[in-house]
Amino acid sequence: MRTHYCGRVEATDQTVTLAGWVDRRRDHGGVVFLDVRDRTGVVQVVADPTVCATAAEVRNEYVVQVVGTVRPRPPESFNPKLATGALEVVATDLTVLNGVARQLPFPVSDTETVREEVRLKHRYLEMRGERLAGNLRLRGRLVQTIRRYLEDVGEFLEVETPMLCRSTPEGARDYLVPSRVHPGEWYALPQSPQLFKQLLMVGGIDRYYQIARCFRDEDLRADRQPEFTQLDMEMSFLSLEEILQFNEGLVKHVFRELKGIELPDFPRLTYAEAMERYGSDRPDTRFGLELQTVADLFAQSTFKVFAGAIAAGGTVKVLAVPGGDAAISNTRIKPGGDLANLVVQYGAKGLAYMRVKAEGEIDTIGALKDSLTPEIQAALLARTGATPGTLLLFGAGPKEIVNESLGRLRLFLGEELGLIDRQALNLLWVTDFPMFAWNPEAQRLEAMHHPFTSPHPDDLTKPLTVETRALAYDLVWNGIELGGGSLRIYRRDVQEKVFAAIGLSTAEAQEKFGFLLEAFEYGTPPHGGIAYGLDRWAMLLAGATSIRDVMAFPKTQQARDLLTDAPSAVADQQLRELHVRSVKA
RNA sequence: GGGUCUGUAGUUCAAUCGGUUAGAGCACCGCCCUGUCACGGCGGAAGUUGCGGGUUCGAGCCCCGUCAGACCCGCCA
Repeated sequence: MRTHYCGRVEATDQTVTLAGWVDRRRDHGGVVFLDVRDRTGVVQVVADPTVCATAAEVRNEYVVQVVGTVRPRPPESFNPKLATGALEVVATDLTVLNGVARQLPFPVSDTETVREEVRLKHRYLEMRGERLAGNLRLRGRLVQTIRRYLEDVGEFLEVETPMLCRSTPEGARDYLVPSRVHPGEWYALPQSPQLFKQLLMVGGIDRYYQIARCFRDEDLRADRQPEFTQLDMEMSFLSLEEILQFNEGLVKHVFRELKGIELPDFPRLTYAEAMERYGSDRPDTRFGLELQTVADLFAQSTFKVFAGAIAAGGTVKVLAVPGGDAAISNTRIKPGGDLANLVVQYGAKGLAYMRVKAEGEIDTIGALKDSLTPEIQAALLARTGATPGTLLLFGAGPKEIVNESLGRLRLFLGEELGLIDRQALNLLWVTDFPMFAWNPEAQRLEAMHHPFTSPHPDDLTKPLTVETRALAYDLVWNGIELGGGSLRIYRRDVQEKVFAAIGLSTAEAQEKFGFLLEAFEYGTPPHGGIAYGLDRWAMLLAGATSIRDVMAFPKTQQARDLLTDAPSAVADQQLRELHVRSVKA
């Protein structure tokens, strides 16, 4: 049907047969130019309507077959925008393989401005355009590069794990699948292959990976879809350090291959340090504007908001915004202002501010100004490095709220004030995560990573609390969590202890995870692993702002597929077979 | 569950303070054109202003509800 790809015609005087879509038609009456496009690119076809009568009939996006001769273009009509711009194909025969019966919903060559809703309904058309096609190609190359590295360098084995799984407690809401064979019983789609990959280690696979589809029935975001893809890995007999080193090698390899970039060694931050300095466990280190603690300066302050917060066991921290005095008005900081609203969203009561004027003079609200002694004022300026023109924004209250709200404010201001270096690629490890977080609603501890994460051995002799450290780590890229993993528990007694700590009774643990506990009794190797959000990885490499842009058929924020209109109602008969009845009227 | 924003021709947008027959670019259709490449010229067709209700002499515009989409909070071990 074809002898050459459009983007690869080279030799002149050669007879070629091309097949593809009409990207654009320029009809001059006596001569017709057709840009014919396939997956490799575009080449200009010149057709004489007296030779090829069909040339006058074809329209954009018709599927055509062209037989013709390659020849150099006249030098004055080279097209430098096309890779094939020095050549053209003189058609001797032009066949319409398939026409276009109705008006296209949008021009395929320019989808930039078209509403996403429209593009999703006709995703197959958007794919003909370079933007989405290029992203899908990049994603394909990412997966290919990862596979080669893991298999050739790491001797990993790709193993598939089940999609129909047992529902387990903890974590996200499961997608459930009713069993026809077992009335009233359900499978769950995997949130991740976590338990299976650990069992593969018990089985001696030693080094496993999988490009694994995962499902979580939670609300969507720009970087969260109900089904998404993880690069999932697990390895036995490696220390935490060895796992980090190997993975750093993998990530560096991907950047080298796909971007031609040689990344420096990844810095490491502990969780505590990340929270302290950036108010986030996935700090964006492309700019400074770090959080600074000034609680010691205000412990005895007459300013009750600060002193009260400290007395209640909280803290006072500050963002020193250079040039912020001129850039940010009081209206934005005071209650109802956008900056105040931002921190309120994260639980803060509000923002306090000081404006550093000439000679270090400070402009602020009366109560705060009155509380300042010359010593405190000097110490404050020295610590924050504030100079005239600096705006100091204070958060006071419980440490977690101060960190998070100022951390978010930091990101917002970094963006607004243009502090972020768009060229930067800041990859770093965050280590020493806490094992547990307190869940106030459930009134119990829950696993911060997951309950199969190994607590730090030094903390195992003590009771398990929020103070317990975990052997867990995250890889952060420009403030986005790219992957995370841990060393795992491989002893039954430790696993039982962790289950007990998160309020899982012995009976429940046995019922839900008996198979795992039993497996741990048959000689389980020390092991650990990591899982990367492959969609996010592809998104960041593509410079996209949503993982939808690197997925062929993504869902909307309401988890709907606009192309096939899933989900949909099903026939009563199907429900009966599955022993399911709808409770909807 | 909540907040913010969006919805007008196939598409991207416009439409003064609520006031005539809702306009424009691109796309589409027809005719013309032999060197274009975002070809050009002339002409044409194309609208339940997402949907339903209300206020008004009069609603694309105001109000209420609803549907759909985007971003975010909650949620996402």
